[in-house]
Amino acid sequence: MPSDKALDDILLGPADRTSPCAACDVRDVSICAVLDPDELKRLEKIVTRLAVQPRETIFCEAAPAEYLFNVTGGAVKVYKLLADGRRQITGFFFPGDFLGLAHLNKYAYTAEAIEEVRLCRFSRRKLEKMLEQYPKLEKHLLQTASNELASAQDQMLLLGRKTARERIATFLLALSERAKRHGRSGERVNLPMSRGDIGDYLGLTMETVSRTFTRFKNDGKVELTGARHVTLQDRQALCRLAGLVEDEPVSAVAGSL
Amino acid sequence: MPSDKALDDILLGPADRTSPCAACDVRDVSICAVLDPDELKRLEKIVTRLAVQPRETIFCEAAPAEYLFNVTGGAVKVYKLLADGRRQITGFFFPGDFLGLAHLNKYAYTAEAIEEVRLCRFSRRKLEKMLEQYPKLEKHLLQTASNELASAQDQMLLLGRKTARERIATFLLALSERAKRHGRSGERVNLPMSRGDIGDYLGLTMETVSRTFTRFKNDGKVELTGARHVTLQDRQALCRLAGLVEDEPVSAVAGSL
DNA sequence: CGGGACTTTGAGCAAATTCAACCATTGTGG
DNA sequence: CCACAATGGTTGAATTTGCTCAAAGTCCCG
Repeated sequence: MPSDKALDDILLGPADRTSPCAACDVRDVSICAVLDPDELKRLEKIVTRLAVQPRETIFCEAAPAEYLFNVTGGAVKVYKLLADGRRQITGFFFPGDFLGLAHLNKYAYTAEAIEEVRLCRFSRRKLEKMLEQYPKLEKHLLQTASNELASAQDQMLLLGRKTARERIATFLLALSERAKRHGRSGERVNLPMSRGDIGDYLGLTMETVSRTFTRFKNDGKVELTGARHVTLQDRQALCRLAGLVEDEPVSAVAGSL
Repeated sequence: MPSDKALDDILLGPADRTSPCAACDVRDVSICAVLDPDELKRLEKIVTRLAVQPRETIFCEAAPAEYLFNVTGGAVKVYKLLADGRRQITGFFFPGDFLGLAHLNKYAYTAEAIEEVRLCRFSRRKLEKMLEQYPKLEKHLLQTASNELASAQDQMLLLGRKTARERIATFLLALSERAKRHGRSGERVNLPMSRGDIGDYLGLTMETVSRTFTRFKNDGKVELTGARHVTLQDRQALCRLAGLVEDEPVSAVAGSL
């Protein structure tokens, strides 16, 4: 959803302009999907739309978790750090994803914009009040948490037991699945994040990521058209490597990836 | 809570016997803690108590998630497998832990008893009905999921970025914290699981686990009294290795570990 | 164009794995 | 009650995968 007032005037009729959420382009994949128009209006009252520039942090690990976010544009990485700077990216968040699930009122990780990011921001306190009146919302939150948990467990299997090639294959297929779910091709996959980010997500170094990409290219499994763009050429081989019987699962719904 | 009727007669007065949950020794750390006596009575009506022998599976990954469980005795390991048998244990569950969170109505992992395990089993269908009437319960379920998520993210950092020694140190401290929370010493730590299980949990081989234990012993960090029992001797050194500033966190509440 | 950030490639290295043998503990049957 | 088989744990040597350090190459963008 563009937060730009002028843009709203161009894109929306006057009726819709009173309800920007109703016209949000990620509405049907986001948490708002479960709300009816009346409820949506209440939600709008407590929402702030904002933009974050690349490399800016959205919130920091261990800070009081005052806000929750809905990503409406751009890509976000979330990570945890060790004292000496080693970093583990625990997820990437894209439009439609819900961000900011906390533990004991502290953020469990730092969130940082990769590209220019657009967000809907909710006060946790106010949202919690709404939760009491709309159990649907609470149920959906539980759903979101359970999705995130499922992908976290897949990721543990990847980090603990898969080889570098298996990790990269799994990663590319997950991105491809996500692109498909959002109506994009599924063969052409965009990589908004750097090689270093991919490494920190998969528990590898950027060098290993790079080498594995070139190896896949030489094997005819993928085509690399610029560093931030991959075309899957032998999906079946990638599935076999990733440990998927056939195409489907990877991480069925959003959450992280 | 013993499910044995005769044992109940011995241990409990007639008033308590009508409400075994009220006398459950993990009641105050488990999901039941949020229920008042009346609600507890309703819960009891839909609960089945059962015992599972070591190495028996409680449920299987990808099977329809018909039941939820509360562990009341013994230790459970939950894991995911790759086609060639590589295994990642995603968590250990102990008395008081809630087991069986599912994704898309399928279990996300296989659960297997390590020792003899005692469980309270709920039908998911019936519990969901109760959920609608007791929002407290739903809130607590969300809490449980969020705890599990937080430890899953800690585990990703461990699996992706920590060395073998750091992993083992983190593991021992987490077990120690749990023992403390349950009123046990915190220095003497019990290891109901095998070296292989520890390896599959930490993304290592059993040989590396074993070598690291002996190295810790030689360094005076721990004492090994029998394979399934460790005494922490230099907690500060272990904390430093684990990447903890001081003693506390690791994984603040249950969920897994 | 030129400069900076990111990516790729190469060579040597190291942590953890693999494979194999040995040891300890436990429980069972002779 | 002891011998011995079975299971799980430890130790060693060789190997390997992925890492580190270093240099060269690319791609944006102003």
